[in-house]
Amino acid sequence: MKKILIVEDDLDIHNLIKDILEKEKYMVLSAYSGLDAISLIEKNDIDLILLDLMLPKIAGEEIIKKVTDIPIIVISAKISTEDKVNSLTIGANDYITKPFDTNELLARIKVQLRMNKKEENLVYKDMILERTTHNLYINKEKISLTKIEYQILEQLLLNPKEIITKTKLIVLLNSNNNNNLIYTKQYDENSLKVHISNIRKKIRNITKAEYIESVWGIGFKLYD
Amino acid sequence: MKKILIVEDDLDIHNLIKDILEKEKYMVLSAYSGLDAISLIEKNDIDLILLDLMLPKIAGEEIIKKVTDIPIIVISAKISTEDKVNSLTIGANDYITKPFDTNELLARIKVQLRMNKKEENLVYKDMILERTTHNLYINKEKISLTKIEYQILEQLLLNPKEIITKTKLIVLLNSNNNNNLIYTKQYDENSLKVHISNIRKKIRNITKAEYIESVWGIGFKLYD
DNA sequence: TAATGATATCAAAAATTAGTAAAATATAGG
DNA sequence: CCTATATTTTACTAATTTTTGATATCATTA
Repeated sequence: MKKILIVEDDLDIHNLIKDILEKEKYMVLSAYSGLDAISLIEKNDIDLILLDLMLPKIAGEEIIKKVTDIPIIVISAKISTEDKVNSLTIGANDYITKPFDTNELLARIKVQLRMNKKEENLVYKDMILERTTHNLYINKEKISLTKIEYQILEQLLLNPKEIITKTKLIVLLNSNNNNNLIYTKQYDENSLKVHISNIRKKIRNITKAEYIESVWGIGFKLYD
Repeated sequence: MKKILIVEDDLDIHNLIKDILEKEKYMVLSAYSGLDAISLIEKNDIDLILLDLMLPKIAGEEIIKKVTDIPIIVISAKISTEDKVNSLTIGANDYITKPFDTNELLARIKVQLRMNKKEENLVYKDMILERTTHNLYINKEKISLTKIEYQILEQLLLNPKEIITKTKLIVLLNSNNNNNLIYTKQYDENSLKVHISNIRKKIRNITKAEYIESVWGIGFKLYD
């Protein structure tokens, strides 16, 4: 869950933005002055800042200069090119003028957060499948997976409530070895069974909990 | 010197943008169709793409989807929120509508190039990769790298927690030699593993610590 | 509940990939 | 044109994964 800080002293606009973001499941932090903002930034691990320029006490520009490692989108009533260029030059990542379009704001937020669904880790119960490293974690303990084991678990975790058919998983196995042109259901099923068995064994080594359920005659799914 | 690719079929606009960029000392590459663009992107190490959406042969949107590792600023006559949101969602980093203000364009270009953090030295644990000299330092000791060795390490250090796939690295090798037009996975993999081996040997000469981890069947990453 | 077919596990064989050294080729600088 | 350096190819060994086949277990239904 991404944390977004809204820095805006106009209450109406502030709450409007807050509602929009919370509907999109962002965690929202609120600052109504530049000083508030600085203090919140220091105490929290914030992913993105939405910043008004005209603020009491400390001007927005000061915040842009101070904050170098968190992306900042300026949302301002100042529509002049000079203001845009200035903000962007001193460190802002994007600049939106009021009144703004909700969908455009959300799209520009996503750009800054780089919310590529492809890169998000997959979580199911105590399991975390790290997609960038191909590691599986259960209760913080690391399990290293082979390529095929990873692919099988990825399929299961992408649709945690669905049954993944044996056929679908076998297609996955065969997409690795281009040489194996002959599809023999019997042998490939055997191979799949061994992979599933090996994954279960690796998980058994660190926890009693069962994760992969066999669906008789069809395939596999994660336990509810 | 940063390389910017302009993808725009309207000659007047194309040359206008080109003039602006060249005055700012950017190196400009020109594509007048989507197909041109794809081919130029494959053969050159481009830092930023300025993209018109309405193109002959291949639509701009296709290019956005295809190119995932170069920042893209869309410059379009389409002013609707839907178009903006769509482009930003499928992968564009910014969206400017025509007619655009020159200074704002330049400021937004700088934002994208800055975010690409291409100039900072890369640090990981005891390693410092100096991007201006292509030298690697481990505990202040200098290791000089060849061009390819540098590029491989750069990829690894740019995303220290991620697996860099063999395919990605092989594309890198091939982008150097334009003569090697035939992509033979087997031979290129051989070459890649020799480079990795050579990097490891150079590091071994000055420290026992291991830095590059092999991810079986997929690629390489830095040790946690 | 016995028969049948599907699933689970194990260990060894087969296949694939990784790592290294050395030779061959290409490139750059004097 | 020669030399030094960088890169690619070749050839081989080592390490790891995947498949196979034998055997055991489990679920379903007649």
